[in-house]
Amino acid sequence: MSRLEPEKSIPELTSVFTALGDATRLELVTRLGSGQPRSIVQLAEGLEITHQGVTKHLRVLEKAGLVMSERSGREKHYRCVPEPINDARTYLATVAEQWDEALLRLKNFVER
Amino acid sequence: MSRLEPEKSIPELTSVFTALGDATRLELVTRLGSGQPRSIVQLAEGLEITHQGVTKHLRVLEKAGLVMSERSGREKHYRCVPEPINDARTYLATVAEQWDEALLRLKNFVER
DNA sequence: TTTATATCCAACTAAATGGTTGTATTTATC
DNA sequence: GATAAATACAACCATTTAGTTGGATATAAA
Repeated sequence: MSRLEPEKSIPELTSVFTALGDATRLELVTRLGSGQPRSIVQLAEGLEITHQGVTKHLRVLEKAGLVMSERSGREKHYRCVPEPINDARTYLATVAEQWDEALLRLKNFVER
Repeated sequence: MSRLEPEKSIPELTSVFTALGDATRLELVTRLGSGQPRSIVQLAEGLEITHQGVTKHLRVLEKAGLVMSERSGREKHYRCVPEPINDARTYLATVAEQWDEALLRLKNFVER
């Protein structure tokens, strides 16, 4: 597990977490993990919202840095970008560590 | 890194990510990692919003399962609960793995 | 017992969010 | 060239969200 990465800024982190805080977007995220870059129609397949709705969700993901898009003819292909996910993982690892320590201190304190 | 944990439900995950998708709540999360349980006023110290505002944020964190609260006299003490954080970490680890594989497949495909 | 402190409840506001529809533009296909 | 497909843009709507204020309630301190 890589550490020593430069602390990501809070706004960047919150936008990543916000992007992940929606069921449709989580679905898109997993779809993008299972293959080649996909077009909007492909990504929208089976979802119960309009293509425009999916487009909006993809823009949220893109603004958070989680995906990239590239035009190819009349379609736009989205692909995953792993860095922000790893930044989020790093952050959560830090928090988890802090919390474990805090709970340990608390336990020791109670047992004093 | 632990796996084999029961897949967390999507709604639970999204509520955790949504809870983390706000700068004030991230601040509260780190404050709760550095010590004993803290009251609302203590947690609100230095933040530029009202106590009520902080209370609302704490409720979001509590609904997501990230914190617990306990009354003690006239104050209410909040403490961290690490499980949801670890569920989120597990999920992100899975996504990161999928994405790495997807990008590897893509690289091999391009170099065919 | 009065006063101060900590929290809660309810109502309200402004802005953001998730979603839709309609129309336009570009690119394929027949 | 005509038609179909994929996306883009803009406006709109309903709901949620982040925040406030004001007043009530309970507990602690003077």
